[in-house]
Amino acid sequence: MRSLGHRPLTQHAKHRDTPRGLAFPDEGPSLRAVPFGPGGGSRELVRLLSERQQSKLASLATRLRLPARMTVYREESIAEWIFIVADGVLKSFRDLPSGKRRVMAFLFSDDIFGLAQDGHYVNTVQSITPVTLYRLPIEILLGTLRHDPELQFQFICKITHELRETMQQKIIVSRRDAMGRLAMFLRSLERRADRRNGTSHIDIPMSRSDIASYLGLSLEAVSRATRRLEREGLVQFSGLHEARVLNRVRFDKLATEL
Amino acid sequence: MRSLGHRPLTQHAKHRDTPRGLAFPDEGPSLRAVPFGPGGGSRELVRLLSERQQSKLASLATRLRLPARMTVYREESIAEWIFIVADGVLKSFRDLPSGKRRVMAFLFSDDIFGLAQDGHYVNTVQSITPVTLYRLPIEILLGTLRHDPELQFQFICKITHELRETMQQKIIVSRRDAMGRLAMFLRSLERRADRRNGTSHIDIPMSRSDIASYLGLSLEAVSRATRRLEREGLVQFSGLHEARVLNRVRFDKLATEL
DNA sequence: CGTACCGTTGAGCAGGCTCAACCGCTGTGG
DNA sequence: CCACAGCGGTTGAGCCTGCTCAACGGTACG
Repeated sequence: MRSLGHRPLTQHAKHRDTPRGLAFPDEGPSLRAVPFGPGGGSRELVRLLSERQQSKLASLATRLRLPARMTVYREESIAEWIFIVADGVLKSFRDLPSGKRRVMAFLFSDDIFGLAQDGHYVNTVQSITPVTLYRLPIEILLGTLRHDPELQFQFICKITHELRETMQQKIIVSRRDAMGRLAMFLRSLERRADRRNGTSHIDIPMSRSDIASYLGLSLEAVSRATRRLEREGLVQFSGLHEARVLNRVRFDKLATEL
Repeated sequence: MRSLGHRPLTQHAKHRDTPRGLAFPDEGPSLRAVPFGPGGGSRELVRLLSERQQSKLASLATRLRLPARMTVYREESIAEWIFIVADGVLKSFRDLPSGKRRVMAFLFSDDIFGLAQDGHYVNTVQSITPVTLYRLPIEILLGTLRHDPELQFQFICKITHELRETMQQKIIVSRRDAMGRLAMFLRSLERRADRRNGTSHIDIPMSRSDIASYLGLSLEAVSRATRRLEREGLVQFSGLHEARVLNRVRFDKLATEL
């Protein structure tokens, strides 16, 4: 089933509809990553695309808006498009035979998704908040990349960045204690949003059970871990979707790869 | 410390020194991956590089031979080269503050490694068996890619493939039971070597403790899991470095993502 | 033949899972 | 307007499995 119809869905009221920190929301697709080369040890996310490259991609792309809880595509279906997130948050997951769900990644602004294997998507992708996406026809995009090595190079940077992130997640998941995993997860959310979010507020767009299946924990374990983080004074949670680090030292110590 | 000196080390006698299944060992660096596009649903590893591309890379590369247990480079050190494995097996790992070691990946023929972040390597890489590597100066390689989009595209395929593999490993690690993790790991080793290895023999070049830190288990848990796989008649182990699946149905059932 | 390294095996402990009940909010229908 | 059902999250009790610590065995090497 193609899932990109415009079935009007109740907007998920919890999440603000305002654009999140895109300085130039209408200038076309954007990618962000930590590049290969030396950048003064900053290890910060950098905008990869020049204006020319953005508008080149924009000329191939369709800009889409989707409400929360929409399926963008399903695992195993034929891959026809590659997507770039302009705004909002999505999850990429796989349902295992046992019925358990493994969230492979959360996708934010300037992330790319839809890279196929053997002509098929490998994961299912759903929006968590309302999102804005750029949708690019895969054949045309690949053709463009083959004729624009500089642009292609930025894609290599981005994909390599995702590879590193996924490895980092593997480290998170390999921890035993739920509290430590959650702390590392929160820190990764924090890093993502650091630029705009001057305060130490962490925005948590996804549900507890999404976090659980991302961290390879049970929903209950996530719940207990959040309570413990709060009880021990490391983190303060305001509602389900916001957190603030109270004791940075102890928090970092916990989140530092055990 | 640069670690590529030719310090003569005792060759690890356990591992045969013969080349492993490289049909054209002298034709230059080679990459293998499952490509994006439809390939008849085979999902098989494909040689990515044309002869021209291989010889182009060969002209940049230095061919190196290293004995087992050699460090190719260390975490955090300045990244000057990218490597392609011609033959042999290596591990890429990170040592955590607690002293625990996390093996991020095992590297086989036609794999690439050394992709830097911010000018520095992110993992340490050591040879497990004697290896043959192609070493390419990173600046020159990147420059070449920027002028050869077709070649660059093959690198995108390869890196994307690694990304998918790493996600798959994340699923493995997120399992709770040691036996299941081990079974999935053995199956991934099996898939790697399938082409040449007509029989169902699985070659296990790495040590138990390497497997443990790859799977996020204790060494003891791996040991017990191998014993149980054997006791229950799923897999037969001949020595430490070889296995054979006896009961394919039950083995696959166990290894199928629970 | 002793030493060292790696793997095996055992005992006890800790932490996460499962099952189950409960809470609070939301959206629905009478 | 209120009662109810549904969903997501919290909390509790008991079980299971992998971890830790520790001792032992087998093989390679000096």
